[in-house]
Amino acid sequence: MATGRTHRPATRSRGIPEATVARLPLYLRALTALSERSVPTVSSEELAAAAGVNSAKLRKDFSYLGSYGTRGVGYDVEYLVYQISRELGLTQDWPVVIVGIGNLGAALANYGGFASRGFRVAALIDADPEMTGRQVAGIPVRHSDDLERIISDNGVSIGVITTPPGVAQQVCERLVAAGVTSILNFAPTVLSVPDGVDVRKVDLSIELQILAFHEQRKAGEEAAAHDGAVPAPAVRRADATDQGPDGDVPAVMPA
Amino acid sequence: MATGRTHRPATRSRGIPEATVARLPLYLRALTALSERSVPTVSSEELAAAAGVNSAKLRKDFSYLGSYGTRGVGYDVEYLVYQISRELGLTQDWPVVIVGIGNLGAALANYGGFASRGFRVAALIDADPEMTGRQVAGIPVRHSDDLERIISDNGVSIGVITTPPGVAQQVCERLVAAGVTSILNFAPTVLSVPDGVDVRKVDLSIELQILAFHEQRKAGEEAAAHDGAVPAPAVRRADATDQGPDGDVPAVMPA
DNA sequence: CATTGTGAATACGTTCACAGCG
DNA sequence: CGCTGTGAACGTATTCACAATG
Repeated sequence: MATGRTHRPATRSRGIPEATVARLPLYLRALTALSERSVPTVSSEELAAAAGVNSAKLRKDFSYLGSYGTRGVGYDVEYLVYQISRELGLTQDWPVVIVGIGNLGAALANYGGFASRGFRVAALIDADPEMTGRQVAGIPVRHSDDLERIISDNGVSIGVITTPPGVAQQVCERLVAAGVTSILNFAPTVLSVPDGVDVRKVDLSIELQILAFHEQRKAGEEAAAHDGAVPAPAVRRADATDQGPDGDVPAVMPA
Repeated sequence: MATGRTHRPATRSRGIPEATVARLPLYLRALTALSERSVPTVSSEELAAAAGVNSAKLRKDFSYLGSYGTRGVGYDVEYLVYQISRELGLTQDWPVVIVGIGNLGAALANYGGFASRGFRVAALIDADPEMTGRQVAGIPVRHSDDLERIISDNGVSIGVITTPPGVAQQVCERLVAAGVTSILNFAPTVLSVPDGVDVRKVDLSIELQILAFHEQRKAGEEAAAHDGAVPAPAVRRADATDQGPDGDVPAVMPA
């Protein structure tokens, strides 16, 4: 669920497994909440419950970072907040650009979760001259002609793509050429990037489709309709006779 | 990366592995694009490239669905579109509600990817009386007092939460009590749900944090700073002497 | 004979269960 | 004594490589 292409060997990043990295922000959020309530220490059991994982997993995860706990006591909240922040690289400031200021881009610009964790929206960029000059979330929208300049002037290495799918690859290429090496892609497109560039994607319709799959399964459970469970070891039929309703082919994601 | 809590045994869903389910929408999208270009058949190699995975994985994935290919030829595009759609439950209509019509909720309401794949936005719901009566994406916003009625009148089983984190759990409970059994959560909160309810979450700031982690690693690569690579088999140090800058503790995600 | 479908091999991730330790 | 830290066991996912086959 990470790099769109050009996989690096995945778990090579100084030993910390990808799965663990993906959970660190979760722990960090739970710890930050505890920190605000001035809770001094927390056990793996409590923290795991707050983060929605099990405690063995949490302890294993922390063991990759080092031995930051105290046996018989638990973890020092403040210390752990710092260690995880540092591990994630959040003790430094990350300027990001958001390209494509439609509904979603505007939502992201307004999203408080960015600013509060080391991320600073350096610029909003859009191709529409109508948008240029307007402000979104107090940040002026700049024209995409200036993309390269904005990237280099601000030392931006992380870009967020919220454009329509048709232009996402092209925007991606310009970002990369200008020096961006990490991309968060919201457009429903597979991006091709050179080696050394990381892409993560967030795909709203995919998430819903996964839910639909499980939902369907639940529904079929009590009723166990017609073609419910296929006999496991039998050869599955491949006849095209039960094609159902019709061959309707909806339009491609319109953005 | 799926259910917030109350994990069902994960891969128990009639043999199809979770990892495969998560990729089916990707294949479906690639196939739909081919279908629109009237491409009749496609090889695992070509389709894999279009979906951004490798061909062995794709073939393995398809093998869980059945033997839908033809050796020496490839896969029939239309047929495969239908089979995957059916497997994902997209041949039926899924009414969904979106609760919390802020920037993000509005963005989702406008998102074309929903309507085009079996999902129908049955209602937009917000707690703010100011919003009620207004229209977003041509759909009237209704007040959250009517939540239960809306759910049951429309037979909604999938809910999308785009509220501020403070009310997400409470909204979740009302949705579940009213009959919703699948939830897509955009609020940065761990939701507790009873058994039988699926939760998937999309967390924007987590994705950025994961990118920052890798970005940081890249930066440290050429310079190989002070505590670069820890000697693998050696005991990792746990001394608190290298705490760095200071113990700054940033604020919690403000929404 | 190009391409699928799949066992076998490998890599990765999670959970168990308990020794080690403050 | 309670809780961490971690080897060992287990389960899941990916990749390899090739026999089966339209």
